[in-house]
Amino acid sequence: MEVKDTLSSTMKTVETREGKRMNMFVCGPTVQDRPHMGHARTYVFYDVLARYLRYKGIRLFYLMNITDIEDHIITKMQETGRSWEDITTSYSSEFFEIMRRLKNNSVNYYAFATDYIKEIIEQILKLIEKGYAYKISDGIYFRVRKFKDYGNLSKQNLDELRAGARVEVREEKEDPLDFALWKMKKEGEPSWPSPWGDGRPGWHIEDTAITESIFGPQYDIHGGAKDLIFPHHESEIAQMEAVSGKKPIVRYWIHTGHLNVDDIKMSKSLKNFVTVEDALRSYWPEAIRIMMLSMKYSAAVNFEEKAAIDAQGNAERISILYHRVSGVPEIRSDWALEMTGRIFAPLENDMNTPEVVREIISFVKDSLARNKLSEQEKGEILYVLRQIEAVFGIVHTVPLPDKSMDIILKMRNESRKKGDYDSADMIRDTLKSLGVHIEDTSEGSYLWW
RNA sequence: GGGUAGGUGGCAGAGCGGCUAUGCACGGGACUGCAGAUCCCGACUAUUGGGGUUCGAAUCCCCACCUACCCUCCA
Repeated sequence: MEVKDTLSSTMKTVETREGKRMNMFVCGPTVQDRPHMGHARTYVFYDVLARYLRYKGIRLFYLMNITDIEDHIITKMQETGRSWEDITTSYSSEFFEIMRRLKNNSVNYYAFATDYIKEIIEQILKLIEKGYAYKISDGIYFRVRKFKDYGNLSKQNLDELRAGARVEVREEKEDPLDFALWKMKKEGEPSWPSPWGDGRPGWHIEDTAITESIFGPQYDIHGGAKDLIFPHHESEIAQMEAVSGKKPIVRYWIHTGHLNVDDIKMSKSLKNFVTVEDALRSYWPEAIRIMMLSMKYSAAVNFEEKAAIDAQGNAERISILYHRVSGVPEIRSDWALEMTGRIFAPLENDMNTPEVVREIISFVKDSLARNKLSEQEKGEILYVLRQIEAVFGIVHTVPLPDKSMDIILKMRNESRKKGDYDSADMIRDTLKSLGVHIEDTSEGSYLWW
């Protein structure tokens, strides 16, 4: 399997470490607001990546951080008057709930930044000791110029960065590029004790403290959206490699593109912020996953209602097939294995999920077109669908809410036999309003939902 | 201004020098009590523009234009 690595700008073959193990870290959210569709895009992608690596037999540990202390959270406190605990608890709970509803279930461990204050302080102490960090009145800063690889990931030239910098320069800093490792407490801000006084960690140091304490100084895959390349991931490289003296910190850097809405960047000020919860009111989680996976992960893409409607249609078709074949034992035949292999093959080429979605839709349509499925055929199709579900999570398999539906279905078919179509249609319409669809075929009537 | 990716039919997206995928959406028909699912047919007759290399280019080279993202808020 090959992936596009941001640092080298080349395709790299994914190789596991001993014991087929891999460690993956993906930047999680700052819990200061509600999850939106951009988050959904990123986290659905990494979820599928994790599922696929495991499907291939790799023993993957998937770690995600939760930034629960950061400037934005403090701004939110000031704007709303809510406490730090209140804000971070409620938004992190909401994030986990959204992840669950989107079927993003592959994360092994969520690490909260504030649970790693001790490790953060230890890293800063090492950086000071090695001459990579210095103290000024409002905090501890990283000496960027001392780390000569700074800029390699984002392909930025430091001198041009400086020319384009539009932040106000703090005179005390040795260089405008230097970034904060520790920020001294200001009135009303949450803080933790440190050797330099009460304060809070800078944004970048959280992640390296977490990954070092869980993975060690080097690990395999680091993911996140493209906007994090600079300065966030750049700074992570500098911090960790400066602390440990070992490089590279990460073997494969993978970055996802942004999601725009109706050609405009999603932003709160433009009010085109689509929350995941809103989307889930209109579309199945499986549909949202299909929509996200229909686009190349690395490209910037546009979210349009039409794409969501298409995806919902495909999700429903998959569900129809699933409900037609479920109920028989799955059969892992040569045909089923070959079909599964063909469907997943494009993932080997830098996670080409759009190809896979097309393959899946073709498979589903072909299967639906085959009338009179034998038990054997149903079992084989079921096997393939289960593999698709394992990796993509796009098969709507929630259990039927009420077993009495079967009786209602029988009653309706009695009505149809008698030619009482008004009653039959009334039953169908009523069930539909409950989210349960009836599909009459020459083989009999099926339900799907 | 600097950097990184790109520009293929309505949308998504293959093609990696010659045989112009594919999926969805769209139009017509079949089947069905109707709907859905499915099938058949059709239309889209696409490769940002301009040069060049070549017997031959969406595919290679040059120029221009355009788009997205980054240049210390951001998944």
